[in-house]
Amino acid sequence: MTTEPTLIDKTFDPNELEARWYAHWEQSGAFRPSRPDAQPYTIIIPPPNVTGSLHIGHALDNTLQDLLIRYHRLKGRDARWVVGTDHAGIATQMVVERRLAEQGQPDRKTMGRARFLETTFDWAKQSKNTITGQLRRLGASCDWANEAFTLDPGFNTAVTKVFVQLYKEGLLTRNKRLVNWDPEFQSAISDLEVEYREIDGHMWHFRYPLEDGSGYLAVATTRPETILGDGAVAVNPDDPRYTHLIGKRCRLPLVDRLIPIIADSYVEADFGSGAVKITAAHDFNDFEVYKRHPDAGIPVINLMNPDATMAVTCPDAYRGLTREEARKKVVADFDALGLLDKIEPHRHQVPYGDRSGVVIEPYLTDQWYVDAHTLAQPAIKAVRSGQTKFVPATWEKTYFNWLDNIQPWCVSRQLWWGHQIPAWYCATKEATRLEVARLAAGGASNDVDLDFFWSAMNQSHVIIAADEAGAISQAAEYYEVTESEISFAPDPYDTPKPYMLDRDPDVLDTWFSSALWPFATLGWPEETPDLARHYPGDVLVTGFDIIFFWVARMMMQGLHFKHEVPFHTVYCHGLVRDARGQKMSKSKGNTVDPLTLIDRFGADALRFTLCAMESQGRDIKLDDKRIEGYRNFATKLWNAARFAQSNGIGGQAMAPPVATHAVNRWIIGEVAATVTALDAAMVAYRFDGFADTLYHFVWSRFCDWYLELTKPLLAEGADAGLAAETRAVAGWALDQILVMLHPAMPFLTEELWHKLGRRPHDLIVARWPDAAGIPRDAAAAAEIDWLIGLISDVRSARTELNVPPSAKLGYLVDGAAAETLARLAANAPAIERLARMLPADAASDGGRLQVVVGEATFSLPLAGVIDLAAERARLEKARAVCEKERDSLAARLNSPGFAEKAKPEAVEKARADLAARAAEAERLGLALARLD
RNA sequence: GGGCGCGUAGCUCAGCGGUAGAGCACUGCCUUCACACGGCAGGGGUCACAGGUUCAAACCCUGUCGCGCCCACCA
Repeated sequence: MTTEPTLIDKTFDPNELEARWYAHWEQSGAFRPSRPDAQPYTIIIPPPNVTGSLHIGHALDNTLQDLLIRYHRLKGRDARWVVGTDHAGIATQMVVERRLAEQGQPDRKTMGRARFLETTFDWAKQSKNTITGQLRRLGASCDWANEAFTLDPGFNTAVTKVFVQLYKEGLLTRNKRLVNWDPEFQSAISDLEVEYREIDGHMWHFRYPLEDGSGYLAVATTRPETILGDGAVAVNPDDPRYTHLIGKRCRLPLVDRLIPIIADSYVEADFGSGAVKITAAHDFNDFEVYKRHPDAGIPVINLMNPDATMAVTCPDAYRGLTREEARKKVVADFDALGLLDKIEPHRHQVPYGDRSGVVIEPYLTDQWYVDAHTLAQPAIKAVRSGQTKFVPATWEKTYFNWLDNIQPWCVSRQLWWGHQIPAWYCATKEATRLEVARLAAGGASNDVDLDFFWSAMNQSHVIIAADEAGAISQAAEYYEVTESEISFAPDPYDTPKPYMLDRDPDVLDTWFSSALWPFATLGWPEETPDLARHYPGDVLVTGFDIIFFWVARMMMQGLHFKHEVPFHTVYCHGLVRDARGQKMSKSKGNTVDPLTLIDRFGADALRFTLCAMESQGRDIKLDDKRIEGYRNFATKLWNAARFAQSNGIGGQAMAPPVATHAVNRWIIGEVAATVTALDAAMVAYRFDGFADTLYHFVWSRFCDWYLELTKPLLAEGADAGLAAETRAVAGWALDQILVMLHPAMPFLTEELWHKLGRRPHDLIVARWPDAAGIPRDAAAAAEIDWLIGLISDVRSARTELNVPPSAKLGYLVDGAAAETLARLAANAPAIERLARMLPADAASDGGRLQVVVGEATFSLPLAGVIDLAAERARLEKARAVCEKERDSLAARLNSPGFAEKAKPEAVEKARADLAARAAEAERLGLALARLD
């Protein structure tokens, strides 16, 4: 937009200009990669869940990504921020089901799968709009032209291909084993979705009668309801109390079943009663014990229905009860039989579903498992070898610890919202042959072995294919019939039938598809130019809480399918907490909507705050006061630009102007130092350092000193040449500020960029300054440092002696070197303005203020009465400070070993400092003497 | 039971081997021609504690105490 510069408004209204610039950038294609000759810079967004809206944690995550993207775009890289959203299986299905219930609509099962998916897609679309709107408000410069969604058809192609290939490679299998079952969702969930809560519960001790009637065996448990499924009692083989019972049997009360007493070292003799009931179908440990004792004849009895009510496998009296009711009844029934030994309070951990919040039930089911152990090995190696680095590096330990102990990954979910598993089941050939024979025999059943038939039916044949056509062709091949004889079952929940394919009704874990995000978003499995150019990406920015869920799995899948790591750096930021340090959560009601903060303070202020508070390895306690402070910072810059504009400053060339005056040469060098510091901060991912450097340069250096020091140079009647030079330098420096600040505060800076000059291009695509190309003048720096010191010291002295701020004082200087006299002359107007003092001819009576700066002593005679006592106190205090430093330096220099062992430059510096301090102390002493 | 992190000014946090820093808050002064969402000046810290290494420690090592988080099958 090459608009004519217009006057900068007196008030700064962030919201108006934010909307305007965002729309412009997006429409102008600034977010698209557009530099085919440049090195690409790629970030893939952690796709937000389409469960509603973004919270402040997303604002942090995306601010940091936008900072990196905008910075590298300015550095000339071909920046691409791949954006999109995640369908978030369980979470989204839960939200939609809840909404249906709230609105009194038919539930999911009544609606049927197709209509439910339609409804959920609608919700996802709505949520996506909310989310992408929020990202735009934040200023995220994403490549919207290629927005992805993990449930897109293209994504489904990738997911299916991965599934089929892993299956063919033997890395994905269907197994019957215990899973973490969520009775609320009636689905398996992964280990990572289980959270353990400390519960004040009970330990019940029950008596199991021994088979031979010789007594009882006391068994302790926290879960009495599972007694109904006990298959054995285990004791420690070395426990003298029980060794004589090993191999015998006891009678399980309530069920009246004889179960073996077995020995297993897993049992700890000194815990509970030393005897553990073994319920293989409802406890992970017990299942392991069961597997270790294949010859003990331990039954595996699944006690519950999918909703965790007691199933038909339980005695009549318990069927249909909830787990909780069954527990009470078991305890009561044992008590009635006189077999309840004791109840003791017991604090222990209970598994809960992190989404549903209900108690998880270990449950025996058939599920699909990925051989995570095999996939993990290259992922471990890639980080060990440094191909991918974590920042901060401490997270690598977390990553290794998890991958080193990784368990098979259960990827199937009994949900509807997600990628349906590309598996079809049909009756085995054996079963089919029998069925055909049975039909041929007129349907009579006595000709065939029905038991074998049913077991063969239950072990149905599995077909894995990319699509239905593939499934049909495989089935035809399997049965050795023509494809036309194969059909699909009308109801996927039916028992498998011959020649009839049942598609697995389950869907895949959301993270199964999220793991493919770095390449499936770029067109994979097609080898597209996008994929070639943007995989691997540069950096992944995410919260440490999803290292297991997501980062590790992207590493595994990326390495397996693309043979390359998906990104070279993983930047892990902390959690955003509230001002009191509490974790934000909807249930606590302390969540913050980023849009509210943007409305109040502006997106730039919010972004800058998050940037400034992001120090590595620490959570962020977000306080409104902090955002307010950075809003003020934005206003400060706005006003500085307004001042510049009113002085004819702005719109200069990108190369630093030639300058003669020290203050101009100084600020040019200060810009160079700032660029260097910012580059270093970015390389090190020190976002706090980046923000801090900008804040202090803009406010403390540029506004407080440079603009103030140059005011006399721009004043009416000043040297025209110097004024022109100063306008050029000020305009250039301000431009550099806009560029450097742009990644953190894109809206404000783009607005000022155009207000301050007629520009050939937008700021978003400007060039980041090259520190090496900017001259740094040490002499000018020394001079201005001296000048700032002088003005500061004089101001302090004046304030402490209560000299009215407006009073202009004359001064005499004593002991000044020629260089100092030259500096005084060269900077006289600035000194007069800022220190409010000017050279005087002779001291007047009535006392004087004395200020020691370096080798020179300034005397400011006061026309009126000076408080001699106050002045003495001030000088004495200054001298004391000076002497203390002097003595400490002397002590260091005199301490044994310092001169020999310390670095030579440290010794030299200490010597120089000592000399300066000693001289200053002496001068202060002289000044004190003069007071008398 | 393992692992990680944190304890620095009233608050939130930088600093991680050479004389204690920032922002906010606080105090005083200033309606000075960009800005009171401002300017100037200032007060405030035995850097959790105890040992050790070092010429030198907030910073490195060991231990203690206090917080927080993650992982783990004690029924």
